Amino acid sequence: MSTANVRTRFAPSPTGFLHVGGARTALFNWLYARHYGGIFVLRIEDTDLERSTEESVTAILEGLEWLGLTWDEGPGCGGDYGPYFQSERLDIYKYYVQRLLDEDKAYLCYCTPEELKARREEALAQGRDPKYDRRCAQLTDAERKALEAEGRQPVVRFRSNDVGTTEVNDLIRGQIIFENGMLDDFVIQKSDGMPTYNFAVVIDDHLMKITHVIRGDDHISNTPRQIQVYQALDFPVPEFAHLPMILGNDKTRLSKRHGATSVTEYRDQGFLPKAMVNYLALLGWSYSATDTLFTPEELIEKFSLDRVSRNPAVFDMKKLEWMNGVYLRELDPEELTGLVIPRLQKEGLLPESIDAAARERVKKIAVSLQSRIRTLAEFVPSSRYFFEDDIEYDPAAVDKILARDYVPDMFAMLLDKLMQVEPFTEDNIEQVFLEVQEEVGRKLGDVIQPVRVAVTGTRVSPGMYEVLAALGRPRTLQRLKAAAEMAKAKLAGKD
RNA sequence: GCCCCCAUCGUCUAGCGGCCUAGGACAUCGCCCUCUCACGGCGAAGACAGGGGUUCAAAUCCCCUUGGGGGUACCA
Repeated sequence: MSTANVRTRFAPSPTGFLHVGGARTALFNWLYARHYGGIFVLRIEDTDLERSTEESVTAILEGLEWLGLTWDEGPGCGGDYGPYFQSERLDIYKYYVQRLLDEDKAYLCYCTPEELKARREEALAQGRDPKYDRRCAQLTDAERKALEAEGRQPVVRFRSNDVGTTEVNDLIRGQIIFENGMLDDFVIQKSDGMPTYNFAVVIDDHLMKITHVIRGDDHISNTPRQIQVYQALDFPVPEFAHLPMILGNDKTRLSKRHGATSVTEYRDQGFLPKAMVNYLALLGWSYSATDTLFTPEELIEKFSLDRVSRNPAVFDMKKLEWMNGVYLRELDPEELTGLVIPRLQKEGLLPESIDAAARERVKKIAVSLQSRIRTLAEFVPSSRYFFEDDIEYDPAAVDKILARDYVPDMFAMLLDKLMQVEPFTEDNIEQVFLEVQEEVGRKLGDVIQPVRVAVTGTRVSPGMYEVLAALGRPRTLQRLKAAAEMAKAKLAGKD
């Protein structure tokens, strides 16, 4: 098939949040459509009444929007081939089910789930194939009446072709051949009148003129069934491309116990959509031997299915974090500041409304911390001491670094000089430190580290002069005084 | 059970018969930078699952085994 009028789709079932696996599938479909100037359709597969929820629909749309995976047809934007919720397309499925029934390509089956289950287990126990035994395939009208009189609600089964083979020409894996004898007469319409996945997906993909079905490789085995439905209905068969699965670090299917699996969780943890998209793209796709960083625009330009790998990929949080750090460092100060402020406010570290001066101060702090965080969420704990007066001291740092005998005198000297320096800027602060270092005759680190513990409570922070400048004189002096007392008390205790 | 997919460093991968004493990235380790931590720079360690073929030549092609994953639902 040509790539002239490419139409791809993402068809999630709204039974939870947008999973990273789903997001990756959506991304590949989106990239493929965008690359060829085609159409990306979003369709909601909500035929499972039990598990589908509206909140899930909202969450999925939110997730896609956050990632920037805009759709051309679907919920919220309509399109010529709607409706885009399967639950609103029931008449359409009914019509085609009836057509198959009329053509004797499908039939009513009155077996109950319990009966089927029992027979399946029995077959398995006897070493036989657990496929449906077709006992309802040739029912007479009278038999049907009797069954219905028992109060049985029939399902509709597809009369599958059981001779020969069905071939799937997968764009990623090549030709896959299935023996038709392996297929059984699967259900296409449930007893509640809803279509099943394997049926609805064919009807919709055909009616929505989908040219390329790009989905997870857990659908490979479903493909021959779907192809048979295409054939029974005389629909042209689209192209298929099955993506490798995304696994957890134990190589099993990625799930909650592997950590965050919903994209909104990643958003909340402070990952950037560009980083997420870049990382997801590399899960199963690569461009060259050396390139790994791609903007969405570059991905669109470079994406192709023939560079999609066939092996399953383990989701590597560490690499995602690294990549997020890369994008975080690329943010301009204004942007970073805007991202960080709401998080500080949420933690109560910043008032709801802030003036330009406060914003400027946050910007300085943000820039100081920019190369030291990998997610936006990390910003809050690493910047706390800038916003809170009751700082927490790392006891080990206090013991090892603050409680040194030269510290009280040195702090007194520092206090004296810092009180006078004007203005209280990085350069001037540096001068003070150099003078003090000279006077105490120690290494710079010996004067700075105690100060660091005194003002931040920890032995890790951005450069000391910038921290003090951002902290401001009053707070610096106050913390130095408090720490000097602390050091004295500790030293006295030691004697 | 049966069917299908997959198999290169710990992880993501490059490799599409000779360019491979297998390249890159994350992670790890070391060194440098340095007031700490990051960032950055340099370097190290680290893989073709096993066995048969085919070929002058195989990580690359074929078969088997093993391992992993998926399907076998009135879930999608």
